[in-house]
Amino acid sequence: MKNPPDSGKMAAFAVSSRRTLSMSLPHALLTALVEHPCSGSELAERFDKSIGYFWHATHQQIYRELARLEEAGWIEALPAETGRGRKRQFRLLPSGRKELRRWIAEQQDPTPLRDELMVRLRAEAAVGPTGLEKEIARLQAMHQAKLDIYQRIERRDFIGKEPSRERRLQHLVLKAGILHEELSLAIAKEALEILEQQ
Amino acid sequence: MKNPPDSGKMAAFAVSSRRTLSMSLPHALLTALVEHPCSGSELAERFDKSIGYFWHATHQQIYRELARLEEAGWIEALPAETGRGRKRQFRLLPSGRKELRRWIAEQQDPTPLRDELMVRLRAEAAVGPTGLEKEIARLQAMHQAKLDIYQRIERRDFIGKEPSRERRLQHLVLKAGILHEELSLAIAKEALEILEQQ
DNA sequence: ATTGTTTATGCAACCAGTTGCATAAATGCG
DNA sequence: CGCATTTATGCAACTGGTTGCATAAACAAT
Repeated sequence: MKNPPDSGKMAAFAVSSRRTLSMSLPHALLTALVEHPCSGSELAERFDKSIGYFWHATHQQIYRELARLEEAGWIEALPAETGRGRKRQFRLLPSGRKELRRWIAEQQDPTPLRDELMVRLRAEAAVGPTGLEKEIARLQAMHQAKLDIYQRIERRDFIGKEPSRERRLQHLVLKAGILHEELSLAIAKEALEILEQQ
Repeated sequence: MKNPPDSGKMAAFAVSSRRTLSMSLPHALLTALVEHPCSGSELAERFDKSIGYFWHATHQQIYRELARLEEAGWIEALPAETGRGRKRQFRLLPSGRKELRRWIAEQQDPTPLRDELMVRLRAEAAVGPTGLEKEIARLQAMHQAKLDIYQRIERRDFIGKEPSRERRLQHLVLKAGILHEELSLAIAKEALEILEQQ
């Protein structure tokens, strides 16, 4: 060990220990807070709806990250309206909005895919058969359920509405979710055809 | 804190501290070792080719995991052929093969998606424009390059070959990779259309 | 042969994300 | 009222994955 651990790197952000390069969760939270102030639990809920199509987060991650965003001066807590178990609302500060704009066009390679089913299919090809069909049918049902939800949201929020730039972008993100689920369903269907034909 | 940390849980696997529930990397490695013995560096290479369409791993992860698999008695090191920097080959043991078969049909929910670009698009919708187009064009080129590689592999290994059960499953996994890249390209294309139309 | 590069292995430290649990306020019920 | 349940917040510990660096053997060039 020649250098002290992690030398360099955090000089610019000594206090908050913010990492320089992209990391989605904080920015996903900032995005959610653009529209209106929100508490941790409300954010957790919204994450299961809109941004959550493509970025999952548990309530633990959200609370921890909110604390960091507050420390960094990007959001602030509103005077505690005493709701369920002392609920704290947070609102986006101008510096947070600025940080979000900076981050958006930053360079960042796509996250490599992680699909366990594909690993299982290759393993099944090598040492099967093992009865993988039942599990695939279960996954198929889950994807179908998600697809149904997305399509209901699409009909409710996007079909027949005036297509502003903002709405078109939001719709695109939802369509990406829909197409992804449809792709998963198609793969599952073909996998079942191969496996059941023994 | 009522209990000592992590009580229970590892009773069944005291020595190896193996977790009970699914986790792809070890099984992806076992799958790769089914075909023939391999050293860490060879596995790292193969991961960038076949299984790697859907499960990425750095050489560090691979070496650490090989050590665990050896400790668990699922693989063994062959007598060190002294090649480049004392290369160690590993081969799958019968217990490893058994473990792999056990794991394949295990129940496991799909990994939630993580696509940073979708977060960026929603942020762009809220606080844009920010000049995201250039970055999307860069991603588009990366997806196209990957697609080209996959299609070359498809022509070389699958087109016009006799379709055994094993080959059909392997082909399906490759097709999933191809369709995924095509989907990413289509999304990027539509995003550019929206953004460039200001 | 010495020196620099490439291939192979690996340690140590770090960070993101997960899990299990704790606490506390509000609500609903008998 | 008292007691269980639900909603909201949060700590602590763990684990998978990443990063930076170290070491060592083989190879290449001069």
